[in-house]
Amino acid sequence: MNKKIDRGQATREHLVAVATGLFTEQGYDATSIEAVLRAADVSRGALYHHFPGKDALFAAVLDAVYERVEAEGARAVEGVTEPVAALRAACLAWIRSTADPVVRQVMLIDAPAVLGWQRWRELDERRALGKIKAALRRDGRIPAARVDLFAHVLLAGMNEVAMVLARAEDHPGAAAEAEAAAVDLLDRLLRT
Amino acid sequence: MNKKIDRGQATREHLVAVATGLFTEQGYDATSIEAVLRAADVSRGALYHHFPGKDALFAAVLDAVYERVEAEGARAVEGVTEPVAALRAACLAWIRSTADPVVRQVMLIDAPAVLGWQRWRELDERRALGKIKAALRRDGRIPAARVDLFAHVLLAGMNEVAMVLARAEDHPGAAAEAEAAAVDLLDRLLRT
DNA sequence: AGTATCAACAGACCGACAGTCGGTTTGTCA
DNA sequence: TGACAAACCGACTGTCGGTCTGTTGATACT
Repeated sequence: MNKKIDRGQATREHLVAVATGLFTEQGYDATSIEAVLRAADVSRGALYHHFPGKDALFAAVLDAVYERVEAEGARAVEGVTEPVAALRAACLAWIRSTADPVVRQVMLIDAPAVLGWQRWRELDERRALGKIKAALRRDGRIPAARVDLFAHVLLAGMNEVAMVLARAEDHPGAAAEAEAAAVDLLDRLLRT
Repeated sequence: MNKKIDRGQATREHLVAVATGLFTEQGYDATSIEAVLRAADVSRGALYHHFPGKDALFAAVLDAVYERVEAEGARAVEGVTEPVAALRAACLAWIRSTADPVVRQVMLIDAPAVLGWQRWRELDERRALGKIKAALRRDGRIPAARVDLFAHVLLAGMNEVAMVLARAEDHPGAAAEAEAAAVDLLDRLLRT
């Protein structure tokens, strides 16, 4: 049971890779299953064998992207013990991650629409949002009852910064300004 | 040319009203044109005479909702001259507006997906976002170069608060806490 | 009054698309 | 070697957004 499983895995991963490219270039809605099939040179039956539907294919793509972004975030935080410093490092890493069009289109634009806001945030809960909440709680400057809401606002704020940055013309300068603004924002939010 | 024009206007408004209901209940994607036609008892030809497509119908719905929300905001700000106080009042009015499921589903969930993030924010630019920027500039506590980004973050943050509030079980208590948090947030952002 | 005009409406029709289903191939293992 | 099941195939279906060729009836004009 190895050649068979390997082949299946390969097909699945190939589909995810091809779909990632198409979803990024054209967006979820404008990408037809047909187009993925053609680009991947895979049959309809094969795709629907691995994924129950188009949204499941998208979920797999999203998961892979999230994994990568999270790894970058983890690397940025590595060794930083002070919660606010870690938060700051993570925010900067996030802004840098969003330079990648894949991240912007898949994670920020299509994900909430395809999964729905609720499921989108639940995914975040298990990834970024959970860590933000933990850091804020450890820091203690935000009243415990307000940590949840502030974590949400911080997450949404950083996403917004990323989106504004994505539309900016002058990229190197805008990125520097966005990072400075993010740090400023964090400082203001956490002032006692 | 009056009976004809009146009839057309009535049909158009009826379609917008019916579509508003369906879009709110089921979301944009899950609402078929067919369903709108049936619910409104209007023919396909009539709908496509008034709207070039499904997204245009949605845009009309969104516009009507926005108009209403903006009016509520304007009423809340009425007579308040100090920019930060006006901002605070507007934020609270916005949070109260989002108690309406129409506002949440149409303005916060479907609008960015249907119009695209860019056009969504351009709409905001002419409505809420523009006013936030003006208020921040008039206040002067935020450096001029950073006003734009901070206005975006404030807008996104308030939208997030609204969405979190929407999913909360205990509504009256959650609403009070959300409003307090919004005020707290604004204070922190604007402290020098 | 007769008629030309045009906005408003009607509904049959079309292409595209997501998803289904009854088969076929092929590696694995008893 | 033959039973089994995972992997794959592709014709087919239902639905949906959008188009197109009319028809109707109020209004403007002579």
